[in-house]
Amino acid sequence: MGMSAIVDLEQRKNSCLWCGARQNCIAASLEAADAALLEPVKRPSRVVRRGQHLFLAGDQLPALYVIRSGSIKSYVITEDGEEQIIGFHLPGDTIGFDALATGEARSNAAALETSSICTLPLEGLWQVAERSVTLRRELIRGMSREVLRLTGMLQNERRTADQRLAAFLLDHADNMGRRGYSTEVFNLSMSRRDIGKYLDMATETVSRVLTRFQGLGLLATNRNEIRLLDPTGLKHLVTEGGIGDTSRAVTHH
Amino acid sequence: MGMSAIVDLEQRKNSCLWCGARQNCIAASLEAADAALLEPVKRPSRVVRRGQHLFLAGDQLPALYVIRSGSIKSYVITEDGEEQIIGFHLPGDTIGFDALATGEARSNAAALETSSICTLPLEGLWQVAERSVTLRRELIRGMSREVLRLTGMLQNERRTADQRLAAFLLDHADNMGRRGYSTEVFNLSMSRRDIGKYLDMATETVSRVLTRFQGLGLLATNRNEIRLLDPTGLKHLVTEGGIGDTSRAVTHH
DNA sequence: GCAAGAGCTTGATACGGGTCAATGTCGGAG
DNA sequence: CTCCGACATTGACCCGTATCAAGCTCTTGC
Repeated sequence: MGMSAIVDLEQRKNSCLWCGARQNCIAASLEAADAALLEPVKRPSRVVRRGQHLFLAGDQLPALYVIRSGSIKSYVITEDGEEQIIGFHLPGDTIGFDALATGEARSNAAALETSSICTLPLEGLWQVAERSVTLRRELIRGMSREVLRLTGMLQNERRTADQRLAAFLLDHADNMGRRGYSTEVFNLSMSRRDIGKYLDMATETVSRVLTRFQGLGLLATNRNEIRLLDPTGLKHLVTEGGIGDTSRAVTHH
Repeated sequence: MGMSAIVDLEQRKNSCLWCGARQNCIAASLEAADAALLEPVKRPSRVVRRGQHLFLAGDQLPALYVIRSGSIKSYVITEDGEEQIIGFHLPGDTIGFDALATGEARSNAAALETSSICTLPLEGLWQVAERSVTLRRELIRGMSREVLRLTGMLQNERRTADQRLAAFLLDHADNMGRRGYSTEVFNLSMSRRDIGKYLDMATETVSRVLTRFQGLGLLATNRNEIRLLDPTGLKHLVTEGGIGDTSRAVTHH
């Protein structure tokens, strides 16, 4: 195993064929011929370390980005200087859709852990899209899914802190499941603070709710590892708004 | 003025040329040739009365809809049966983007007042899109703008009731301005309850805040008519989070 | 013109969760 | 190993806004 092994490694690092996120990626739904068209367009994948930015709000975005491995948070800074997390993105997810209208990114994207990112330059993307019906469809569907995701996020407004966190954990479990991981035990790559900035609650509240859930036997935490012990209970909590109220049967005040 | 006058009226009712929403419509940015392609695709405009629905969540949506006149609210019903308004749409706005991914509407759309709606059947739309670069671009931009709009809505989460309402009024004024109306005096086609369901606050709170704003000389209300007396003050309130604090000058803690 | 109802305003009270503060815990640098 | 800094947990307190409860005011149908 001399030269050829090295070439193989290089190929593995960049080819869609060896990509761990293959099943979820925008390229996955393309027919082989169309995927081949895309191959020369896409740039070698790029590594971003925890805390580093993929792009910043205001950047001219010349590309869409697909996560190959790792996880990314996208966020904006509100007028009052607060960080507002718009979404957590996992392997296969595409980011940069919000820049398509104007060419300028409105959000920031930072890695939550060391991540590998594919770059799809817009220019080439448009060219391929001219020829590929499936790519056009995939782009449209990707954006439409983004609209659905954001619409779903809006529903959090009506929810209590308990419901938000339960819904978040279930959603995350679901995402892990669709990527072939366990839906019961997983690691959160984001901090409590990030979860708070995402769900619009104070870090302290995230912590308190997790503690309470643990006390109710709904889950077990160990640092960033979460083990869902009673997903049904969590689901019930999201839709009904409360458990059998084991802990606080006392009307305080 | 015999027959020809009647034909003219029919044409006015349906042709893009006479549409009051021409400046903002998706078709407006198309080159003449492309717009002509779209003409045979689009169906005669349709009238929806206050309270009537354009479509319901779960419907198979065979089209995008463009508002010709009037106003529409789109909303979802949350798990707990509450109405959650996703957006208010004015002439020129396109709705139905969230159905593009699956073909099924996820939201409901109801008229806030008698409205005239253009229907763009998807089948024909895709066909024209095959041939028109500008239409493809306009569709992408429309969706991207929708993503931006939703992202903006998410920022309301962090705000107080005062800030939300002030931002809402300024945004509405801006929308009216871009359609050639006054930015200072306008009628709200939606009820206080609808505003509440949109901004996630109780009807009573909407009312109270409006009353307070009036007391501060920021605006004047008369039924559904709003007159913005101090837009700068409102803007300041949104970004800074408070007026010169006439009422509650106490620094707490 | 009057009655009925829908929508709006105003007041009193309760409570969810934010903020401030203190302590605990883990991982990495030296 | 030990110290340090970042992150997490726990507690006390209080503010903003929901909720409940009247009363008010238009609009609409008859």
